[in-house]
Amino acid sequence: MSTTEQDRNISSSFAKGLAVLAVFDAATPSMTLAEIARRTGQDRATARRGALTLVQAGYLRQQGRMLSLTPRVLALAGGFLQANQFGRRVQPVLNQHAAKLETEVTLATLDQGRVLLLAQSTTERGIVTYGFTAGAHIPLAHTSLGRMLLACLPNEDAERAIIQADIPKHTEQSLTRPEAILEQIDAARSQGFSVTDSEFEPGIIGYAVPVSRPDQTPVVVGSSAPRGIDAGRASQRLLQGLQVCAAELRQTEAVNDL
Amino acid sequence: MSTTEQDRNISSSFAKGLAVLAVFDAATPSMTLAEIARRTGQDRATARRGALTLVQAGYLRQQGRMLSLTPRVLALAGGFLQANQFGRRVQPVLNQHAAKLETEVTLATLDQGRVLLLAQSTTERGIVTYGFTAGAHIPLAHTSLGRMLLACLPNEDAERAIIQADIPKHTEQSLTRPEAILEQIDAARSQGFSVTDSEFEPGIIGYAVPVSRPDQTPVVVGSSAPRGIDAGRASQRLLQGLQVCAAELRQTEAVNDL
DNA sequence: TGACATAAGTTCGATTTACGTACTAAACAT
DNA sequence: ATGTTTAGTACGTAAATCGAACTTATGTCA
Repeated sequence: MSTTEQDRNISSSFAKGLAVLAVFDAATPSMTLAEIARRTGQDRATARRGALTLVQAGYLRQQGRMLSLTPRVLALAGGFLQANQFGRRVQPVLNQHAAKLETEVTLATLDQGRVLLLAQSTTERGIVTYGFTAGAHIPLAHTSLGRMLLACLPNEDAERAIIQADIPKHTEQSLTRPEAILEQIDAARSQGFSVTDSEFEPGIIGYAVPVSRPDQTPVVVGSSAPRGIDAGRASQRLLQGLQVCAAELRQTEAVNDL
Repeated sequence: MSTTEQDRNISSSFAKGLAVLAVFDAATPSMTLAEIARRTGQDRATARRGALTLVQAGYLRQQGRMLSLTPRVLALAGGFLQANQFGRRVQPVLNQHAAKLETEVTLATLDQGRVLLLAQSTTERGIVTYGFTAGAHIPLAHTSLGRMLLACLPNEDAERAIIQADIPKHTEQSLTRPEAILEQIDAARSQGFSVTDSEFEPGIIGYAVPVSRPDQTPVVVGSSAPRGIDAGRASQRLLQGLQVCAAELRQTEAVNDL
């Protein structure tokens, strides 16, 4: 008879606790209890129980009044990475193409209205971009990876995602009108690749092509590089290289239906 | 009056749910509900609530009756990796030394009586070993990484860890007597490095040196390579290279007190 | 086909657990 | 010294979890 109709199959305490764990991201690597409570929208006492449970389980660490993630969270990801043979099948492919194309190559999928980086080639040289790693989130609207991912979806889903996303102006070149972005996504869908220029990081051109087959979970590979002199020829070469990389990844069967 | 005195600061439902998430590892990448219940030791109904909550939160995926991890678990690890600047500071160092030494280089720490791989250099060539990735667990007793990690601990802690660990005979060469293994750990402690030969993977020699300073959380770097002809000279070169690598990692301050 | 084994879904009352308010105390900043 | 943010504690109540028992579905072997 109460207003709160509760699904008996779902453990609400558990869901709240997970929200506490998920609130630790790149922007806020360590937080106080009060901050956790605020960001999760939970009562302070509730957030405290969740956080202390995570400390006891070894996923959070308490130093003074600050809480931060422990390496143990990596073990959770390890299950996924090993199940899909990222070490053996995916990473070597990315590295080979990265070396050949002399850029970084990134594998990504959709997650919660953002791009989730799944794997990143690592070259011998330092890292060009922000130093994103697997598990990092980047925006959908202003990256080649994001637009290509949206282009893998039915039109209406892509529209919904863009409308719901907030569109900050990362750089001077960032497109801000949703219609303009959707046009780019349409173009990516028909062309089979997407390119963005300085819309997220100034001076960086990003490329992306699809890996997933239609009706699978969208997965894409991309690369970003500083805008060079001979951008046209470089584009051709990069896009062709990425297409080959995507084809090889499809053959590994490792990234099918993530 | 009941026998179970319960800490009001800990959410037991949450802890049980976390146990469900943690049960997905390399050995069992996808499981049925009944299997989860068995492996967590939880009641079937309890395990079911936990698993369904994880599905709703997007960390598990249900295909038929099998449950498996989704890429979203990577986002949890992403928080840790970005907080400690693995992409910018750690990975480039590992890659550089891997290229120079022509092996793989692995960064690892202790977790739950096993070695937890934190990061792995990736060369352009394929991967030599099993294809372990960050987040993977390998045994303490028979790997150079594990012995070096234990050598970072006080003697009594190392002894306790070895006694509690089960010591399977992975290869013909695997040491089985706890005393013999502890001797090796002592040697590693006084020498400042550890070497194992074919005790985990046949024909592979592993090397490891400490990264963490005394009284910090143990962290080590290591590398493994097939046993070559000129093992002696190669050892010298590898160990020196790893020492330099460890020193550089210390300077980054990224892996201090994980 | 039938019998058996394993897995999944459902129900429900008793009990435990988590909730959140209210209060105290400590740390910090102005 | 004063206001502000944060943490820890306590506890009555409301709500969620527990787990046993049962039913249904799926798959397996003779």
